[in-house]
Amino acid sequence: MHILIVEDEKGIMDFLKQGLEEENFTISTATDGAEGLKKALELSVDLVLLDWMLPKMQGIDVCRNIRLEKQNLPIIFLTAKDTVQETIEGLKAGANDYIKKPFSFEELLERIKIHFRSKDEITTLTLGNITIDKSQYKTFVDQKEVILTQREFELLEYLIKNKGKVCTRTHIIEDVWDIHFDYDTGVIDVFMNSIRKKLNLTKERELIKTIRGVGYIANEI
Amino acid sequence: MHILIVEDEKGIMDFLKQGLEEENFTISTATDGAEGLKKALELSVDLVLLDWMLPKMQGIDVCRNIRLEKQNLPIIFLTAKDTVQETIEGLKAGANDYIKKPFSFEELLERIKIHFRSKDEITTLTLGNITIDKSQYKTFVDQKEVILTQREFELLEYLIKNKGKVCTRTHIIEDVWDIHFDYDTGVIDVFMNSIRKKLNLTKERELIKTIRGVGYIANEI
DNA sequence: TTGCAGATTAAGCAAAAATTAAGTTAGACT
DNA sequence: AGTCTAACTTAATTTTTGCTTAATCTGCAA
Repeated sequence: MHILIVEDEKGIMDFLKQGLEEENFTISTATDGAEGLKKALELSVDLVLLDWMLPKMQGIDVCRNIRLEKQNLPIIFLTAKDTVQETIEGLKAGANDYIKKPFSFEELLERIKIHFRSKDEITTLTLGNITIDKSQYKTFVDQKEVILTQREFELLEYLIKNKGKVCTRTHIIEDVWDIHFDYDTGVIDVFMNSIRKKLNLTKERELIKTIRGVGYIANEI
Repeated sequence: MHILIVEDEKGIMDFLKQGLEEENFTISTATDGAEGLKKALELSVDLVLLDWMLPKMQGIDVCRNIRLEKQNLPIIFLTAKDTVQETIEGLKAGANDYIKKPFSFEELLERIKIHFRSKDEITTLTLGNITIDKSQYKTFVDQKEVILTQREFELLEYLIKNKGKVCTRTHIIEDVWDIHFDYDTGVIDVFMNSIRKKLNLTKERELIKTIRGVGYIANEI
């Protein structure tokens, strides 16, 4: 995971950089607002730690500009001042979190982890009474294990990850089968069929719905 | 969006409930930990505001238990104490955010919005009490789902996108059916009919008007 | 009142999806 | 290596869905 630190005080920068590197994050740095913005947009950064007071461009403006381009990049403000008004301003500008100096490194670390939590660390996903465990490649219906093959598992995982969103056939073939050209056999149907059978999904318990002409969608009932 | 507030002090509860209802959130409440946990798991909640000190079960245990079942449900702690250690504990237990009492309502609101930011928006369109969600291919009338076929959905989407503008038959056939030559069967009429029926559009609730000799227009009343 | 545009309805039909079975491949075991 | 088995893919068949057509009905306007 790649973190960009934008901070002009060398002491704090070194402290952060060293601490986070020890936690196995990849670190990039910038010491003024303009440079920070540039790097945030150009590098493939996963999270930004952003000082409030910066040379060249205020932190809040950097934040706003990042948001214009990257809507999902988490931004955490580091601020010396602690006025409520500033906090609110920062959040409105698109920051995801806010931490007051002096802060404990441990707290910062936890807050950083929050933003990565959803990404990949969670190994179990659920859909209704179905639970899948990525780390063990196991599937359960009402706590009872059901044996799925690898493809079946991957397809189910994909649907659950995108719970509530329609998965088009094209996307499924691309993301689950990794086929990047026009492709149409009945593979998806066949797997969908066997998943439904194994998981006991009937017309009444329709956790996976077919969207005719489009694809499929997983949904709690 | 549905928020569950778990808080035992009546004053704070009322303050939160009222304030958030004014912002058009749907609110459920619980006054002790056990009840809070139960509701968090049973109701279709989108976010939890969780007090730290609670009767029956401490907030942090409620948090841990929610996390076991629902990995993606955002939890914000409300806490009177402000020790760093507690904050860290809360975050480790799976909370997504942490706000210290007394807090400004505005800050709380911003923090809540952060968690909804990525979610919906953009994909939903509305016309009166009708809402359509493109990402789910779903249609709601007064929050209750109505099943439309794909063509019906596309036609409705087209009308809502052009809300307030007249859609001529020619344009509809071109843009929705993708037919680029002179064409006249009753297809549009047939679909308009079934849409109106499914959405309960009567002469009185005429969200979609017929412009005789021209086409149709969608309009809030 | 008559004619025309639109609304309504029902039926035929074609496309999509579900299902089943058979063929193919890859990995495990002897 | 050869055989066996499990998993994946393809293909063929059946079922379902919903789009379209066409025929009829309704109501407004000349």
